[in-house]
Amino acid sequence: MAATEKITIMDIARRTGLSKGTVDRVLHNRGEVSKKSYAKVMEAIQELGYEPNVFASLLAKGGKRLIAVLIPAHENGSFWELAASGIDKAAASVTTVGVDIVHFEYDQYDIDSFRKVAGKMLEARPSGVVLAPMFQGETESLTEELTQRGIPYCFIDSKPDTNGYLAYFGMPLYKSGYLCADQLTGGRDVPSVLIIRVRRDRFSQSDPTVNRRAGFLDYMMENYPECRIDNVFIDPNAPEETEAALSTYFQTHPDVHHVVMFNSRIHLAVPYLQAHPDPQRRVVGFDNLKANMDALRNGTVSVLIGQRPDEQVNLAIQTLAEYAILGKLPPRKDHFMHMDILTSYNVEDY
Amino acid sequence: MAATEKITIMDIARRTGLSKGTVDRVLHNRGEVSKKSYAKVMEAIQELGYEPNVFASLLAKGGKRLIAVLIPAHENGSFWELAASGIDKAAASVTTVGVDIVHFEYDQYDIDSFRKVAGKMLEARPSGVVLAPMFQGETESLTEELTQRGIPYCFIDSKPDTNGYLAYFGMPLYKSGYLCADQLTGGRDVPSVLIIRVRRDRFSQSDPTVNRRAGFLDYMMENYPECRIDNVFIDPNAPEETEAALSTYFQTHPDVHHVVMFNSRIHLAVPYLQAHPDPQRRVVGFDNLKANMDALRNGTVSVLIGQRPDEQVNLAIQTLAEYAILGKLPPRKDHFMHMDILTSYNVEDY
DNA sequence: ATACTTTCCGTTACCGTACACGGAATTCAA
DNA sequence: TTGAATTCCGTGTACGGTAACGGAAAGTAT
Repeated sequence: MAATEKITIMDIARRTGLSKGTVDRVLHNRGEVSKKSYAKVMEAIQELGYEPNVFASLLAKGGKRLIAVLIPAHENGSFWELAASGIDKAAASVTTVGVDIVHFEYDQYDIDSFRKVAGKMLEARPSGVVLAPMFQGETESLTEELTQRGIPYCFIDSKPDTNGYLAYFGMPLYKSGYLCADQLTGGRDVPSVLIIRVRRDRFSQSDPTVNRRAGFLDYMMENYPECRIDNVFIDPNAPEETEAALSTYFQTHPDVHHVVMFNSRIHLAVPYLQAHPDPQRRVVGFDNLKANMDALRNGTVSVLIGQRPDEQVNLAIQTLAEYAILGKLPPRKDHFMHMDILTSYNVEDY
Repeated sequence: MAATEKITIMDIARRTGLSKGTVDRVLHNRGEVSKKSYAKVMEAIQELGYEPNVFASLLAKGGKRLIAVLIPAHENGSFWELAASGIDKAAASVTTVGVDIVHFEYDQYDIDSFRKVAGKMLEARPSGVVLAPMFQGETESLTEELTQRGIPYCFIDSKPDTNGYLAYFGMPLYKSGYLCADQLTGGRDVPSVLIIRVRRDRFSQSDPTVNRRAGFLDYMMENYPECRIDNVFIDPNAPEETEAALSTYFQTHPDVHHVVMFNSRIHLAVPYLQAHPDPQRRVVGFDNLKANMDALRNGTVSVLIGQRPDEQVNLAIQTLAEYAILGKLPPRKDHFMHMDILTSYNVEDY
């Protein structure tokens, strides 16, 4: 095995009768080479099957590359905290190969903070950027800027309808609504379902939950068209109000045993649900936040659908690093991650 | 960021008034250094926080490292085929950093073939080995040999009660039986369950299914002690016999709607089950073999519990590579992988 | 033909580490 | 004290590639 002696830049220099300087110039096509020499070198590269020695290259180039991660600030116990945790994991494995990671955070409810932070990020002159698209327009102008500067970028979580990105890692949203419905109903007819929703402000943010809800409703429509579907809106910043809203609802609808929420905030409903147990109840939510997993353990939540946000950023970073260091393109652009079904019996090793 | 100029071997040479040769000697402690010099160098390394440049080191060392993977031969559509597929994935990412992978296969029912192949493997002088322990005694003597030669090794799938391995990647077996029971019953009382088992030959192989069965039975005992549990044995090499066995069983037990199998062969039961549908039936099996996933899609199997064998070997290889190249130890030895719950609604992106 | 550009290309000095080699310093025996 | 054996250490080169520098060859204008 590994019979073929590694052939070097010098080999093709000798083969073509040129010097390694010239060979290097065509390899990085930085001009100053005649067409004839260029062709000869290319041919020799082809025939000898030359592959550059990464180590030598990196050593000679010197310095460190930088990858920037631009995601919403992670308040404690939020979805983005999970994503942020993937940064450290990735950092550990790429720093040893000369890549540093900088983490930029912005307020996901403040478009100005996004602008500012994006600007700072650009100043750092990264060789790659990991992005979670929140504000449509701003994301677009940022990616344009990146393209101009020749900086590759990856999307995580969700992605806009553009095309210039290097790769995308996320969950198939519509399908996740389907899966969610199946887990909630257990494949059996269900008379009624309560959807708990969060009141959004008018920012035109990308909202993953609309696709999920669409998938969910389609599943219900197709399988249990008779099922009544109620909606209750809550305010994430007013726990008492949430409690009141749920209380009011369940007083008038004691017959509803199926509860679902399409964002990562099912934990907001847990205090009420736990205080008012219902043996027939089934609750499904999304994302493996600490609070959600605790609710899974204590039985308040039946199933959680997870998407490994940490893996998403980890993969995005790896992909960017490989591209920045080795120039290696990922096998495909879009990576739809597996949707993990979490129950109290398999949370522990998650 | 990244302010500190990278300090090199020369820096500590200057700092100590010694030469880089001496510094190098203490770094690789290959002797021929006086105690005094040794101490001085160590101190300087400490103070300056010297970290070797991996690229330069690898470049200077030259040559390729080799990682061997030693797992049972993968007949088409078998569990080990899944594992083998992880090899290519890993290979792609490590060859670029100068690591080659050799794949050794043996007949998992023939201990002699294991001996032979293990011998061949050693001859290849790998810098790391990925092992799936099948034959207890043989595994032990192999690992001893590896330890003597200073070759690190990782276990996947299952692991013996030894301690010299670098890392282990596998599923928590006992727990997976628990999870399996919960998915089978759906958390509701069930009057009776059929376990389909494969008759084993007398080889003292490590058998993951015994732990799974134990977990399963404990769950049933704890939750539904009244449940009757039947066993039917089949022969993987005689499909007609399997069909006959199931047919006989279900003729006398038409009331049994819950079927489970603890190894990856649930697909063996699929022909019968599919030919004799039962709307109330629930079937749970293990591992994402192509045939199993197809059964999931067509509704014959309700749930599959997956453990990503490809990821297991991939991670094992990565770990070994990092250790062999960078000398980096994994953060912990035992990696219990998440148990994936697969249904027809989330198979596609698996 | 001369001077002046361009276009090409070879030379050379690194990058940071590994390791062989040979020599200086020290120790030991006689 | 001298020679040999040890112990310790510095020098030099290789590893494969990058990129600045400067000069030769070819082309252009006068």
